[in-house]
Amino acid sequence: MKARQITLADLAKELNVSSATVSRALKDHPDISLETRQKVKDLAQKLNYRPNSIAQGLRKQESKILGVIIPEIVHHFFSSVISGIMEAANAAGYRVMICQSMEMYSKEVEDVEALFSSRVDGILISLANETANIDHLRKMKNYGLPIVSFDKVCYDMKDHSMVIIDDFEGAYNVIEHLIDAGYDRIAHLHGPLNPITSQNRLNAYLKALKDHNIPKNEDYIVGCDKVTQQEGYEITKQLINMPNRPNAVFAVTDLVAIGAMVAIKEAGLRIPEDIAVVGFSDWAMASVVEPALTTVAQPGFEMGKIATSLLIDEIKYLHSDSEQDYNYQTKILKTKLMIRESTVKTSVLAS
Amino acid sequence: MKARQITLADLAKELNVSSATVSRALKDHPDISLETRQKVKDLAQKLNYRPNSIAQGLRKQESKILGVIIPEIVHHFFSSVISGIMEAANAAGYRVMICQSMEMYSKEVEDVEALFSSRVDGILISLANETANIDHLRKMKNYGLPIVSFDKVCYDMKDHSMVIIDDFEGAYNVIEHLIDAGYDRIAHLHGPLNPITSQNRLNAYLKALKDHNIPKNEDYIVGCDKVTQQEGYEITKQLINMPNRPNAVFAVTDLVAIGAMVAIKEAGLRIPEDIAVVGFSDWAMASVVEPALTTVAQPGFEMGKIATSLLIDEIKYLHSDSEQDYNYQTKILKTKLMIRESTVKTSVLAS
DNA sequence: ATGAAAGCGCTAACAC
DNA sequence: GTGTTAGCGCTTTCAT
Repeated sequence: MKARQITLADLAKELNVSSATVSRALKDHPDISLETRQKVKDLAQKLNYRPNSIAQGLRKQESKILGVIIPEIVHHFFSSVISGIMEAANAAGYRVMICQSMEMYSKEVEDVEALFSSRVDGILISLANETANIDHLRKMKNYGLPIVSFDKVCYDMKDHSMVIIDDFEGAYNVIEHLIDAGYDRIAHLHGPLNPITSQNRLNAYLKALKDHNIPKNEDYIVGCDKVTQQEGYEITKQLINMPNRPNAVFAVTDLVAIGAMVAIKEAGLRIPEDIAVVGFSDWAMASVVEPALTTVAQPGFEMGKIATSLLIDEIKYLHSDSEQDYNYQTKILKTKLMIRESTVKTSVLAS
Repeated sequence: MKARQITLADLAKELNVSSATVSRALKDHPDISLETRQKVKDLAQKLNYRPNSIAQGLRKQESKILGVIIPEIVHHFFSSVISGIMEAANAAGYRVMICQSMEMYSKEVEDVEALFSSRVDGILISLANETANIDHLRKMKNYGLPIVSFDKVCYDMKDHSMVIIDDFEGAYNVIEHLIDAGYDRIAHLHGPLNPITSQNRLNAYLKALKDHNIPKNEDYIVGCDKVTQQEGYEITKQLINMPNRPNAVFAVTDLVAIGAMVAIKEAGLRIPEDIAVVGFSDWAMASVVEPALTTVAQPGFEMGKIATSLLIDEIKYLHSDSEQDYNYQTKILKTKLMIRESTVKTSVLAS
């Protein structure tokens, strides 16, 4: 009972013209008479003709599909990035094929291969935490497949564009904000140092202290392996029991910060009067906890849009057999310090 | 400097066999001698051959791509669903192409057309709130494209499978839980009634009250149009000022519930001693607010997996020219009541 | 056990 | 202004 899909040939037969004519008419090719163009378009409309983009892809050697690989889609930041990617891609006539690496190197390799098999026109990737070796991506580049990385980027891949967030500046601003607010014993709960993001936040922390002549206290610097709320809770509990306990805690991410808040409140201390708390990421929950959490907002949506436009630029360049070398770019996006109650002693917030 | 993609013909030439032989060898076709098979596979491996799935798609008339349309990807529930979809799809050898309708009917129509143009093998869709008419989907079904809807489903589309959440039961359990806990003046902040989900929650609320002989109080039933935290806050503020104010608030979603909590605390009332609060959805923030919010968890990941396997079943059926009619199914998934501090007066929670 | 050839739907170079 | 033809990379029927 179901209709077969309509092809150019169907339209051609019906109108007694060649399928070449139909193809050109639908594209408003000036060679075709206005009358024919109209007849073709009318029939196409009537029969609900939709070009088979698989056939177009095979013929034109471009699929108009962008491949995306992210560590984990159920994540506010990454889903925002994807949203930005889709907006930019659709606006430029591309569709998006998404893969989750689940932070696993092996899955990432599989995904890259699958996307290549699907002959996507380019790949947008944020590396899995596990990924140390990027030969799988180099191989794709050798086959002429453009790659743009974002967030967890491929630092050691030459000849590719990337988009990152200025974690250093974001973290530096946090520490300056705390110092300005009068906090001088600032602890930092940092993340695993292989994703360079955590490393940058830690470096900024150290630099900001130094710039303000605050001596660093090794006891105040604690690593989180799992980056969970529970870990933030436990570490903070220990920090509180130190003889010279910190009066501020800067956590590598909001979830850890929330764990810290629980520990502080449980100990009968006040936030921010006794101890201030700052997170990183600005998840939805940050504005909802009590007190509302000061944190660093990362422009995920913008990151997705920018990465996509870099990729599409590169694709256009590849199709343009231009003589000059392509100008790969690295874009660094600014974060935004979201000052909320967890670091501001008076209850009056600037609006 | 970049390598051209390797084709079957390349392998064939190199080995002095036909591309038909290569194609069969790679698929372990028994006709081909073991020796040839091995030679072919070795070379394919060596040259890093990857089948061009666009060409395969054109030839076999199936793309091995599933299209997904959701209202909004930056959303815990929907991103969980997508995660489930990807897992099930990849396990069955399918890739996933995702579109966001942004809750707009016009975008949804565009997306459906684009997915059809991409010749996806099937569509998974959760309707936009705006969507009242589903002719765009019926058209696709007429072209033989299978469609499975989930969450915001197409109730009035015959001959299609769908996966929904038992909102009625989920909400009913909430009210029973509140009544058991001794609350008898229960307010309900419901959502817009066109997505049937809100309607079901409201109906369950009314039914549960009736079943427990609690008279309904129209003043306790208030609609949220925007379903925001702000709206929850404002409505609750008014509820609190009523002469006979409610002692429990059941909000249509966690965000609204959190708005309610803010209003209650601001009024100097205690949660749950003076007023209990319940949400719906179990977003990450629900367990992080204070007190932790009792809410209803929806199995998003599972929903994605189930919808996908229904779709793949249907695709298989279509390819199997079976005689009997396809058995369309409607799956109803159970929710889970997450009892937390916002409804339990003693601080001792069952673990 | 392998090859030749047709064709999926579309586009573009070339012909008239 | 329109038609003819070849071919993108692959699968598959039919030959041998």
